[in-house]
Amino acid sequence: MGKSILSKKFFLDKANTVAPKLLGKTLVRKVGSRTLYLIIIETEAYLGSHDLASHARFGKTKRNYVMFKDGGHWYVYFVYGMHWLLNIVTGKIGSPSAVLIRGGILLSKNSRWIDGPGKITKVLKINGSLTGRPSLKKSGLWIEDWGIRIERIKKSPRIGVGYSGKWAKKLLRFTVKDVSGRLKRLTQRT
DNA sequence: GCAGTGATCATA
DNA sequence: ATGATCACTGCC
Repeated sequence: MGKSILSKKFFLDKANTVAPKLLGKTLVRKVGSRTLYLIIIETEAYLGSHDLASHARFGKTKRNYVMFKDGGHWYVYFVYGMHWLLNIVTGKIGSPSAVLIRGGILLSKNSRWIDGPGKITKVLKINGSLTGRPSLKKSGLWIEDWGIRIERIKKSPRIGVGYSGKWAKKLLRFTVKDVSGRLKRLTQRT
């Protein structure tokens, strides 16, 4: 079973298709001489300008212009005066959609569960300098497929979008069931 | 439960 | 220029 980098094609689909497919994929972050690995276990899809929970609802702005690019670019933005949030743009050029990466398992000799999008960027040392860059090795941040199979995926409403009316209720948050079991196995592997 | 923190967007 | 809001976190 090889470890292949996800190609641009993977991200050209709709955000609600890409988001569950990202579960079990590995986010790879190279910073200096260190390489960090995070198995993605929680994502959310943001669909387009009609999605009233999405930044795309404002049309194209200085912040969100990256969402209008074709799939496979990073969209990183700053919220609440403190936190960077990491998204991967999805879809064809001009369709402003993206997937927010919200949770994962950080691999180390004591692998741990990182639950929350602001914590992910903190541990992986990600900030706005990556926004607009492609998901490729040369960017220092990319996604690989290690052949990890996710059998059971839970769908639930997205977090923190209560202002968006009916869009707050849509099941666009995707999580891996039995995360603690996976964590245990990954920890024992070392 | 809610304070912290500052960019962003709407309004003007 | 101003003010409300925010795809959050950590501590009460």
